[in-house]
Amino acid sequence: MEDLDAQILKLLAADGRMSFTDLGKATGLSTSAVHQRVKRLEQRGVIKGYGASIDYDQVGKPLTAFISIRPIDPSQPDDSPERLRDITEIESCWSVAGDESYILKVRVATPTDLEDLLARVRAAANVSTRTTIVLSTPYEHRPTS
Amino acid sequence: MEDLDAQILKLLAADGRMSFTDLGKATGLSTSAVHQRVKRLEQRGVIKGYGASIDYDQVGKPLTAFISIRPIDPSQPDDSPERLRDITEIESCWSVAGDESYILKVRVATPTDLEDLLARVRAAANVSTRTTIVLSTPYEHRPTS
DNA sequence: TCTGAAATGAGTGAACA
DNA sequence: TGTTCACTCATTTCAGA
Repeated sequence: MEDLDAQILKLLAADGRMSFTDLGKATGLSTSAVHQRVKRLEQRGVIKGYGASIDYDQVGKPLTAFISIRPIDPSQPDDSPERLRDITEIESCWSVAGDESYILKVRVATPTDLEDLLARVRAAANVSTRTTIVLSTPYEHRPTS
Repeated sequence: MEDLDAQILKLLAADGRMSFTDLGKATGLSTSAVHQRVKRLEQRGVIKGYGASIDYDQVGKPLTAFISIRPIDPSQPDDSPERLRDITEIESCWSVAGDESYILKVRVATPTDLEDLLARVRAAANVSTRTTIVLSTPYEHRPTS
């Protein structure tokens, strides 16, 4: 990882739609040079993708929660992420060390929807759940230098 | 929230660099029409921004963790998010219901860096911490339909 | 790996339905 | 809100250093 690539990554993490022209101005490179570097970073998978961050309060999904799950039968192989992949309310899934095996981040419209979602998670992965409701999000997705 | 706006948001959440031309083809609108809608969604704050998602394993920050914090002195007003804002290793901060008051998502290079970070978090916000290490990330940042 | 030039394609704004 | 058109600017490729 070079210094120039690190600069480009930070700029793109902060503004994923920044143009190659502007990236060039910010880094002192020509448009073509940044273009080549960005394409290479994409091919190597250093840049995994681009996204828009949405205000879910404004689109009818104001309720965010973390669901920690733990297998009911620890003797079985744990393929929870695959079993849960089709549940579209799950935005992220992290495998973690500690009392629980995975943490899910989910987004729903209402408490009733959350109750329904929990039932589907338990049934699909044969797990017990512990849910933490998000009250507000002071900040999120900050570029970690 | 209209159907067309919802489509656009989903497409942009999945690919934040998709061109207005392609968005138009996908939604059946003209380039200008999507352009107008996207600008309006940005102005209203429905689209909060755009970002690149980085593979931090490849840029020397392979260690991700969740830190749950709780005030040591509950009689004091809790402005932890402001006190912690300048710690750049913190990628996200959620206010939550439950035993703890906030959950932080952090990214560092090594366990020693995590130890150091925990000390800084405790000192800056006068909190106790509970840390959960992320072992792997099966998926993350999925567009929640 | 970079630059600069040239071609293609996208972003942007105005006039209008 | 939508479309089309005309203009500007960005993206992409390539030759050369």
